[in-house]
Amino acid sequence: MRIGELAKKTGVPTRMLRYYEEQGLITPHRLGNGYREYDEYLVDRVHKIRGLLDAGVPTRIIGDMLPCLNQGPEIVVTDPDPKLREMLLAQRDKMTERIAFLEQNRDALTRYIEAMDIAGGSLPATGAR
DNA sequence: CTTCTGACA
DNA sequence: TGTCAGGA
Repeated sequence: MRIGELAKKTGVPTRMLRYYEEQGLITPHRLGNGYREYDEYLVDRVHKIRGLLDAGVPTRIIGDMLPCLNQGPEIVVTDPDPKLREMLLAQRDKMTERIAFLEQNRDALTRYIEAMDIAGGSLPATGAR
Protein backbone atom coordinates (compact mmCIF):
# COMPACT_ATOMS: atom_id res chain seq x y z
CA MET A 1 0.00 0.00 0.00
CA ARG A 2 1.12 3.58 -0.51
CA ILE A 3 1.59 6.21 2.18
CA GLY A 4 -1.96 7.56 1.93
CA GLU A 5 -3.55 4.22 2.74
CA LEU A 6 -1.13 3.51 5.57
CA ALA A 7 -1.91 6.93 7.02
CA LYS A 8 -5.61 6.16 6.89
CA LYS A 9 -5.17 2.68 8.39
CA THR A 10 -2.94 3.87 11.22
CA GLY A 11 -4.31 7.33 11.83
CA VAL A 12 -0.76 8.64 11.52
CA PRO A 13 -0.34 11.61 9.15
CA THR A 14 1.79 11.06 6.06
CA ARG A 15 4.04 13.80 7.38
CA MET A 16 4.90 11.67 10.40
CA LEU A 17 5.23 8.49 8.41
CA ARG A 18 7.94 10.15 6.31
CA TYR A 19 9.52 11.46 9.49
CA TYR A 20 9.63 8.00 11.08
CA GLU A 21 11.36 6.81 7.97
CA GLU A 22 14.01 9.53 8.36
CA GLN A 23 14.52 8.35 11.92
CA GLY A 24 15.03 4.83 10.65
CA LEU A 25 11.92 3.52 12.39
CA ILE A 26 10.38 2.19 9.20
CA THR A 27 11.91 1.42 5.81
CA PRO A 28 9.37 1.05 3.00
CA HIS A 29 10.57 0.15 -0.46
CA ARG A 30 10.06 2.42 -3.44
CA LEU A 31 7.91 1.94 -6.50
CA GLY A 32 9.14 2.73 -9.97
CA ASN A 33 7.63 6.21 -9.74
CA GLY A 34 9.45 6.88 -6.48
CA TYR A 35 6.34 6.36 -4.35
CA ARG A 36 6.80 4.60 -1.03
CA GLU A 37 5.36 1.07 -0.83
CA TYR A 38 4.47 -0.24 2.62
CA ASP A 39 3.98 -3.91 3.50
CA GLU A 40 1.03 -4.93 5.62
CA TYR A 41 3.14 -5.76 8.66
CA LEU A 42 4.21 -2.13 8.84
CA VAL A 43 0.69 -1.18 9.89
CA ASP A 44 1.23 -3.01 13.15
CA ARG A 45 4.70 -1.57 13.49
CA VAL A 46 3.46 1.99 13.11
CA HIS A 47 0.86 1.33 15.80
CA LYS A 48 3.59 0.14 18.14
CA ILE A 49 5.79 3.12 17.32
CA ARG A 50 2.92 5.47 18.09
CA GLY A 51 2.28 3.67 21.34
CA LEU A 52 5.86 4.11 22.51
CA LEU A 53 5.95 7.70 21.26
CA ASP A 54 2.75 8.55 23.09
CA ALA A 55 4.21 6.89 26.16
CA GLY A 56 7.07 9.34 25.98
CA VAL A 57 9.76 7.03 24.63
CA PRO A 58 12.23 8.98 22.45
CA THR A 59 12.54 7.87 18.83
CA ARG A 60 16.19 7.05 19.46
CA ILE A 61 15.32 4.33 21.94
CA ILE A 62 12.39 3.13 19.88
CA GLY A 63 14.86 2.53 17.11
CA ASP A 64 17.00 0.39 19.39
CA MET A 65 13.92 -1.56 20.45
CA LEU A 66 12.65 -2.12 16.93
CA PRO A 67 14.19 -5.54 16.38
CA CYS A 68 12.27 -6.70 19.46
CA LEU A 69 9.02 -5.04 18.44
CA ASN A 70 9.14 -6.57 15.02
CA GLN A 71 8.50 -10.10 16.25
CA GLY A 72 5.07 -11.25 17.29
CA PRO A 73 3.74 -11.23 20.87
CA GLU A 74 6.76 -13.25 21.99
CA ILE A 75 9.79 -11.01 22.49
CA VAL A 76 13.01 -12.81 21.70
CA VAL A 77 16.36 -11.12 22.23
CA THR A 78 19.38 -12.78 20.72
CA ASP A 79 22.14 -10.45 21.88
CA PRO A 80 21.33 -8.87 25.29
CA ASP A 81 22.95 -5.44 25.05
CA PRO A 82 23.64 -4.24 28.63
CA LYS A 83 23.64 -0.60 27.55
CA LEU A 84 20.26 -0.91 25.91
CA ARG A 85 19.02 -2.62 29.06
CA GLU A 86 20.09 0.39 31.10
CA MET A 87 18.33 2.80 28.79
CA LEU A 88 15.12 0.79 28.87
CA LEU A 89 15.28 0.58 32.64
CA ALA A 90 15.69 4.35 32.93
CA GLN A 91 12.95 4.79 30.35
CA ARG A 92 10.58 2.63 32.36
CA ASP A 93 11.24 4.68 35.47
CA LYS A 94 10.43 7.87 33.59
CA MET A 95 7.23 6.22 32.44
CA THR A 96 6.36 5.36 36.03
CA GLU A 97 6.93 8.97 37.06
CA ARG A 98 4.78 10.11 34.19
CA ILE A 99 1.96 7.82 35.26
CA ALA A 100 2.06 9.23 38.80
CA PHE A 101 2.00 12.74 37.38
CA LEU A 102 -0.97 11.92 35.16
CA GLU A 103 -2.84 10.39 38.06
CA GLN A 104 -2.45 13.59 40.05
CA ASN A 105 -3.77 15.70 37.20
CA ARG A 106 -6.61 13.29 36.54
CA ASP A 107 -7.66 13.55 40.17
CA ALA A 108 -7.39 17.31 39.99
CA LEU A 109 -9.78 17.31 37.04
CA THR A 110 -12.11 14.97 38.84
CA ARG A 111 -12.32 17.33 41.82
CA TYR A 112 -12.82 20.31 39.54
CA ILE A 113 -15.63 18.57 37.69
CA GLU A 114 -17.29 17.63 40.95
CA ALA A 115 -17.09 21.25 42.07
CA MET A 116 -18.76 22.30 38.82
CA ASP A 117 -21.56 19.82 39.34
CA ILE A 118 -22.13 21.04 42.86
CA ALA A 119 -22.17 24.68 41.76
CA GLY A 120 -24.88 24.24 39.15
CA GLY A 121 -26.37 21.45 37.05
CA SER A 122 -26.77 21.95 33.29
CA LEU A 123 -25.49 25.24 31.95
CA PRO A 124 -28.29 27.72 31.04
CA ALA A 125 -28.49 28.87 27.43
CA THR A 126 -26.67 32.10 28.24
CA GLY A 127 -23.41 33.12 26.68
CA ALA A 128 -21.63 31.52 29.61
CA ARG A 129 -19.48 28.49 28.96
C1' DC B 1 -5.98 12.89 -7.76
C1' DT B 2 -1.75 11.16 -5.05
C1' DT B 3 2.92 11.40 -3.71
C1' DC B 4 7.78 13.57 -3.36
C1' DT B 5 11.31 16.73 -1.20
C1' DG B 6 12.44 20.66 1.23
C1' DA B 7 11.33 24.45 4.11
C1' DC B 8 9.21 27.50 7.82
C1' DA B 9 4.34 32.91 9.38
C1' DT C 1 3.38 18.59 13.21
C1' DG C 2 0.91 21.35 9.94
C1' DT C 3 1.20 23.18 5.50
C1' DC C 4 2.74 25.34 1.28
C1' DA C 5 5.58 25.20 -3.01
C1' DG C 6 6.77 23.24 -7.47
C1' DG C 7 7.22 18.93 -9.99
C1' DA C 8 6.14 14.30 -11.67
